[in-house]
Formats: sequence, structure tokens, C-alpha cells
Amino acid sequence: MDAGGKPRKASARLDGQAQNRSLERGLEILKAFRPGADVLGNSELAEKTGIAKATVSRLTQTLVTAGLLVHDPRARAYRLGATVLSLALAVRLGNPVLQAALPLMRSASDRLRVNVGLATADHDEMVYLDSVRYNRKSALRTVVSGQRVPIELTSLGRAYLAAVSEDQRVAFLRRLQTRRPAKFAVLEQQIVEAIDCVKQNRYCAAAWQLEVVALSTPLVISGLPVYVVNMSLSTPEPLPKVVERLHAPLLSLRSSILDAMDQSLAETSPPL
Amino acid sequence: MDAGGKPRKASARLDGQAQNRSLERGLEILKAFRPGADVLGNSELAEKTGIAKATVSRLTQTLVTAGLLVHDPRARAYRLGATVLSLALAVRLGNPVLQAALPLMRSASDRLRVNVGLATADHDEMVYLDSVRYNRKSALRTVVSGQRVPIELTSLGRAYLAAVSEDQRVAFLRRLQTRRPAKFAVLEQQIVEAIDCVKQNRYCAAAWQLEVVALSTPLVISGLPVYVVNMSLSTPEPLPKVVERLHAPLLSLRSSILDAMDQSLAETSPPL
DNA sequence: CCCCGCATTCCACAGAATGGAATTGATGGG
DNA sequence: CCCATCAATTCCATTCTGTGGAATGCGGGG
Repeated sequence: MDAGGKPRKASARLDGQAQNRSLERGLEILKAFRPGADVLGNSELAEKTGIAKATVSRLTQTLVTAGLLVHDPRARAYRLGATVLSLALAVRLGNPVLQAALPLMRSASDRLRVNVGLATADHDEMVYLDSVRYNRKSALRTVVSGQRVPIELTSLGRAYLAAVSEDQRVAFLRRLQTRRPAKFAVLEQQIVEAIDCVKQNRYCAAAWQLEVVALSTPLVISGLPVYVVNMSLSTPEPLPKVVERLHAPLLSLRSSILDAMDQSLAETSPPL
Repeated sequence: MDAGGKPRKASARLDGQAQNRSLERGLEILKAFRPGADVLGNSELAEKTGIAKATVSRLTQTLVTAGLLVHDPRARAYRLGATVLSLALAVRLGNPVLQAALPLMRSASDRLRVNVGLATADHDEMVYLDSVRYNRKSALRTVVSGQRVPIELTSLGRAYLAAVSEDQRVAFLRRLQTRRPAKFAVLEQQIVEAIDCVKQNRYCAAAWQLEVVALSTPLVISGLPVYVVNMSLSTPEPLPKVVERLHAPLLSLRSSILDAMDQSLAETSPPL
């Protein structure tokens, strides 16, 4: 593979941030597991992450004894272990925004017959804390959490960009330019428009998948990262029509969530 | 705290297993977050894990840049980050047993009006991969994954013990004896009975919470850890009555899942 | 039976992690 | 307004711990 140009000091993580290399690498290994790459052997991991085989072997061992990975001797490979699910449960139960929002999201989804999601940013993607998906047959109403979608293409991500600080926004755009030099001009244009729309109306809309339209609105809560609520639906209707129908309910959901948050913040901090 | 007797070489992890200390510690920090301990500051973490403050500080920094932790400056504390949810989604999507079982679990839950869960062991607890909870009002049908329950008290755990190797079982009992010296005799008795019951009927039952009865049956699939399916329900009925009603459906669910697994295994491995 | 690929173990090296102490920074009371 | 307090971070000398190339083991397939 990369036998020739192996740089001495790994790939020069000159982030300026002091980091713990072993931990960093261990986490890289964890993150190498993603939907579609469920079972990975040591050499695949070594290849994906660029870490030496011997090192990978030791790291996977500790990950296994920690329960984050389980070894499948049949396949000579690892999968993510159930411990991860416990951590995820802790995230969900411990997230005040999700706790406040989820009941409201459910009832809104029921009432309006749309999908309602709550997401936040992770690196350069949005990740759903939860998305309650509306479905005629209630048995199929799945709840999906952890799904990742691009920031630049979705109403979710654009609403997020509209709410974060100038600094963060330009930093993101810079990275985007590096990642997608070709499409950058048009993307930036769309993003700017969406941000303007949010500044004016507190929401923006997009249809990045064929026949599915989504509206999103940011949730800015002091001390917490920016969250975004969205409503989406699969329909042949044109975008403006859907926007007209959903923008008011979305903003109302937004207010309810913010109210609920204020309340829970109030009861957390003792009365002055 | 333990200011006096600080052993030089950490707490002598003489597991015999070579372990990566930094990674191990970083993961310990992650695991310190659990439902009920959502937001933790560096010093709390240092106290909980016994790791030096300076070290904790560096590890949390790494965890933050990896996205597994987010810093809340307001509270001078950390919470688990959304990245964890993505990992959890990868677990769920990548777990062949869950994928095979979930639709069957859903329909069984609907049909029988009971909760249906799938779990496996993690250290000395069982953790639900998923539990589809039955509820009259379909809007409240939550799906819980990652919840932990004790092995020794639950039908889930006892069915698990019945299916693992002799070695693992006695190892667990030994640890149990250490952890619960007082209650050990009675617990062991109950466990042995449950195991006998599984050996005879392929399921066992228990009611470890007041008015909630559960039946469980182990799923042994070569090359994978032992999984357990259970059905549970909150009812004032006496245990035998519930057992009579649910044992057949449970075993039938078990068979369906095993069949589905065989099928998916078959299509995974190319035809010989 | 032998070979091949992958995982694990070994080993010498040095880079990286460690923790006590000092520093910085934020909070709240006087 | 300033100081006392508490927590988080940074510093720095020490050395332990992680590292990766090579050797060894382990299975499976031809």
C-alpha cells in the first residue's frame, strides 16, 4: 500500500491542540465502524486508519476488554459492542433539549403527519439526536437517532450555519471550499440564501432528496451548542406549497421547545 | 481521597492482558457518564475514576476534539456528544441478530400486547439491544436500547447464564459471590433453578419487579455471543398464568429469529 | 501436505504520557 | 472593588508506556 512514503511522525497532527495519541487512535478505530462497515478485521482497520498493524492489534484488544468491540473469531473480525448502546442511552436521557423536545416532536408528528427531527452538528455533518418518522402504519414509525447528513446540502445544516457565530460559519465555508472546490460557488450561494431566509423568517427550506422537502429552524440556548428542529415529508408537491403549510407549525414547535427548556432550566437552578 | 496509599503502578491491572493505559482510561472516563450522571466536571471525573486531575484534563480535551464529549462552559462540565449516537446507530444497523429479529419482535409485540426485548451481556449486566415496549397509545410505544439490567435477578440474565459455557457461568458466580456475599445463597439457588428450567423448556421466567413478569429464552448462534429474547408485561396476574400464555409464543418467536438468522448467514457467505 | 494471509508476540528504542506543583481564570462574598 | 476560593489548565522533569519492524503462530484453502 502506502509502503513508500510513510511519514515518520504520523500525519503531522499540528492542530496546535495537545492530544493524547493512544486515545485519539483508539477512537479513530471505533469511528472506522459505520453503517456499511460493520465488521472489520485488524488489517482492514490498520489500512483505514493508517495505524501500524501491531498497534491496531493492541488497541482492539483494549477496546474488546472495555466492551466497546466484540471479537468474532468466525470472521476474524470485530464489531461494535453493546456498551456503545448504553453510552447512547446516557446521551439521550442526559440531553435536556431532547428530553424537552421529544414529546412535543411526537405530538407534532402525529398531528401534522410529517417527520420531525432534532439534530446538532458533529464536525462537518449534522447528526440527528432523534427523528420521529411519521408513517401511516404506526408499527413502522421508527425513531432514528445518530444518522448523519451533510451540512451544506440540507435545510438542517443551513439553519445551523445561520445560528452559529460568524467565525464558525466562515471556518466551515473555508473547509467546504477545500472539500468541494468544484461545487463551492453554487453551494455557497444556496447557503447564503438560506441564512438570509433564517434571519428574516427564522426558518429555511430545502429539498436535497428528490420529492422530499424539509424545513428547519435553529434552537439557540445559552451555554449549549446550537440545535436544529426540522419537519420533513415525502411528497410530490412543490416546495413553496409545503413551506406554506409547515412554516407556522414549525415555528410554533420551536417556541414550545424553547419554553419547555426555560422551564427545565429554571427548575434545575434553585430559585434566587 | 485515597491520598495515602497510591500504588506506583496504577492499581495493578494484573489481568495478564496487555492493555493500552491511555485508551483504557479515556474509555473509563466515557463510561463514567451514565443515566443520572449526565454532566461531569473534570474533578468529578478525576474522583470517580481515580485518575490524576491533570491527566483527566488532557483526556477530556482529546475526547472533546473527537466529538465524544462536548464542553458546557456554563456548567464547567462535559456531557456525552452526539458522535456517540452515530456509533450506536452503526451498532444497530450492523448487528445481524437485531436486524433479523426486530421486525419479528415488533409484530409479536403488537399481536400479544407485550414488551419484547433483545439483549446480550456486557460485563456483569445484560444490556438491551432493543426493547419494543407495548403500549395502548401507540404514540407512547417507545423503543429503548442500551438499558442495563442485572444478570442475577432477571429472567434475561438467567437465560443467558443457562446458555454460556460452564467456565463463564462459574466465573460469573464467583464474582457474584464476591459482590453479594449476603444474598449469594438464595440467588445461586434461583439461578440454578432457572438454568434447569431453560435446559428443560428452553425458557425461564422471573418477576424481579413488582407486578411485572418476564420470560426469556437464549439465542445461541455460532460465532456470535449469546443473545436473549424476552417478553414481559406489567400485570397483576400470577406468574404461572402469564407463563402459560406466553411460553409458546416466545419459543415460536425464538425459532423465527433463528430461521431468519440462518437465512441471512446463508446469503452472506457465498454458496459453496 | 504445504503455503499463504492474517493476527499476535517480541524487543529495543524513544517518544509520549504522567502527576505534582504552579498558574490562570472564573465566582461569589465581604 | 478587591480578595478568598475552587476548579481547570499548563509546566516540566521523570520514566514508563506505547510504538513498529520483524519473527512467530494460527487457520484455511489449494
